[in-house]
Amino acid sequence: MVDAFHDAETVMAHLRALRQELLTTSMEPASDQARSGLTAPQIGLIRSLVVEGSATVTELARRLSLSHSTTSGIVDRLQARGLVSREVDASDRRYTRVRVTEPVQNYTREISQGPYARLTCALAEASPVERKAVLDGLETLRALLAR
Amino acid sequence: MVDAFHDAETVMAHLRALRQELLTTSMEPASDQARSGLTAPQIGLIRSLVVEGSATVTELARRLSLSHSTTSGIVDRLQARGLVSREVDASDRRYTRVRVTEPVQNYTREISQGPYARLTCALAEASPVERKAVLDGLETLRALLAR
DNA sequence: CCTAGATCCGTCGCATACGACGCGTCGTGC
DNA sequence: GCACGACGCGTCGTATGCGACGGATCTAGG
Repeated sequence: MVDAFHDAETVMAHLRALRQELLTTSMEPASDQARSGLTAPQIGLIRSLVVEGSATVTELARRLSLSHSTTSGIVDRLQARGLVSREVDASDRRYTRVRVTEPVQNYTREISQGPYARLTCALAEASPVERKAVLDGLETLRALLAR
Repeated sequence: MVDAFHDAETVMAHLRALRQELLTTSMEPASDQARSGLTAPQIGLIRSLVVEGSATVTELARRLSLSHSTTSGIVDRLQARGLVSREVDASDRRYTRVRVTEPVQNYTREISQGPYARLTCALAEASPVERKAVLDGLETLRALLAR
C-alpha cells in the first residue's frame, strides 16, 4: 500500500511534466506552429478536420477527448481568425457543421506531419523496445483506471 | 517512420484522457475533496505544505512542476478561503513564506492519503508487472523527450 | 555610498478546460 | 395538433496554466 502511494506520486509527477512538454511547450522555435501563432489544441482541431473530415462540435469534442464547451471555445477563436467556419445543417437545424476554410485546406496539407513534431521525432528515434514500453505503460495505466 | 506518427497520436490521446481522469475528475463522489470543494492542484499544494513544510512561492512551483504565476494564483484562491497564509520573510523581504493555517494543519493529516486516491487505489490493485509497465513507460517517454 | 545585476514576487492578458444552465430544434406519444 | 423529453449548441462563471512585464529587495563591485 505504501508502495502504491509512492508510485502514484511518481506517476503524477511524470504526467505533469509530460503535459508541460507536449501540450504547451510543444511548439519548437521557427516551426510552422510558432510562426502561425496557433496553439497545440487549435492545430489538433484543424488537423482533425482535414484528416477525418468536417464534423459537428460534439463530434470534434469526442475526437479530441475534450468537453463540448472547451471545443466550442477553440472553434470560436479559430473562426475569429477565419480559419474555420460554422454552418447550420439544413436537414437538422440543431447541428452545426464545422469546416476548414479553403485557404487553410491546402496549406494544412504541408504541415500535416502533425502538431506533435517533437513527440513524433522522439518516437522515430526510439528503439522498438522503448516504443513498446511507452505504449504498454500508458495502456496499462488506463486499463487500471477503467477497472 | 509512419509508425512514429501514428504512435504519437496514440500517446497524445492517452495523455489527454489520463489528464482528464486524474487531474480534473480525480475527485470521487462523497470524498473529502468533493465535500471541501477543493480542486486537485489546490489539494496538492496544501499537501506539499503539510508533508514537506512551508515554502516560498517559487519553491512550491518547483515542487509541483508548475510555473510561478500559476502557483501564485492557486495560493491566491486558497488564501481567500483562509486555508493558507502569506508572510513576508523578515530577514529577506523579497521572500514570501506560504503556510497552512492552523485549522487546516490538523484536518489535513486525516486526508493525507493524498489527492490521488483514485490512482493510488488502482496501483494498489495492480500486479507488479503492470506497475512496472506503467512506470517504465512513463520514464522511457520522458527519457526520449530529454534526448 | 551607490549603481548594476540578480532574484523573488504579484499582476496582466490570453488560451485551455470544466460543469451548469438555458435556448432552439427534432421525434415521439397522446 | 401538441406537450414533452432528448439532443445539440452557445454562454457563463471559475480554475488552471503559461509567458511577459514591472516593482521591490538584496548583493556585489566600484
